[in-house]
Amino acid sequence: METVKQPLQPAEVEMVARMAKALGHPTRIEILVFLASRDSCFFGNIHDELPMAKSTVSQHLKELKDAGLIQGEIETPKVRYCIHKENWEIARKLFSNLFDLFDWKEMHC
Amino acid sequence: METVKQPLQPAEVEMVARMAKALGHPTRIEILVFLASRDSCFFGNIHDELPMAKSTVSQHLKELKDAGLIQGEIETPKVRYCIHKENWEIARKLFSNLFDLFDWKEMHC
DNA sequence: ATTAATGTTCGTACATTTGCGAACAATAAT
DNA sequence: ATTATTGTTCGCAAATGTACGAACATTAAT
Repeated sequence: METVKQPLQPAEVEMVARMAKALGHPTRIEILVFLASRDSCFFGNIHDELPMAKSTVSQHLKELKDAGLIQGEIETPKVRYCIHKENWEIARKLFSNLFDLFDWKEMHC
Repeated sequence: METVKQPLQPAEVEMVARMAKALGHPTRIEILVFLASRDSCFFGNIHDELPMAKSTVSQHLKELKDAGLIQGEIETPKVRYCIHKENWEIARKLFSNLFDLFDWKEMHC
């Protein structure tokens, strides 16, 4: 079976850019690394790890959530944050396709 | 041989965020897709594809270049742009590590 | 010396992002 | 009812990003 290089479709371009933008801040990468390192991740745990105001942490979490990369659920009075597994896999594939774009390309500079 | 999950090092966190940020705009993704689709990519070719002023295109190219993802070389009077293969592979690995972070993780929400 | 071709840089305007503390909301405990 | 706990939202300020046209730089051609 042949592998055909698929260019990213317009909707995929938008989505990968959207997700990349959400990943485009060190604090948000830190949050993801931290989420991956723990079983239980309440907001407070995340906030404790980061040298910034809770309102700022909350905003970064909101950006990750709006991009679909994480999810949060209320466990009154706390909020538990987790990776959004399904969208994370979608993101993995989108970025994989992106990085494969140049695999069979000869260079001219 | 065992595979040990390596958390991203601080310098890697910065770098992946830096690169993600550069990828975080649809136009810049379009530029990369276009670069991948052609053998020869002069500035003019890229500009012709995009519905925006050349100064804007030039800025987007500068962002990609500053992030190390592409390179440009002058072929007077034109400028040829290409992927930066070496850094592109570095980026691929950084993002791959990022997306692998949650591979062995059970969900709690 | 002028003119043409190709891009970059500059100056400006507007929008978005980042960060903070204060105020607020929701629930639980007293 | 009050108070305590946990996060979110609001309002603000500063910084950064996006886009444009004009001006500029470089080289080639006339």
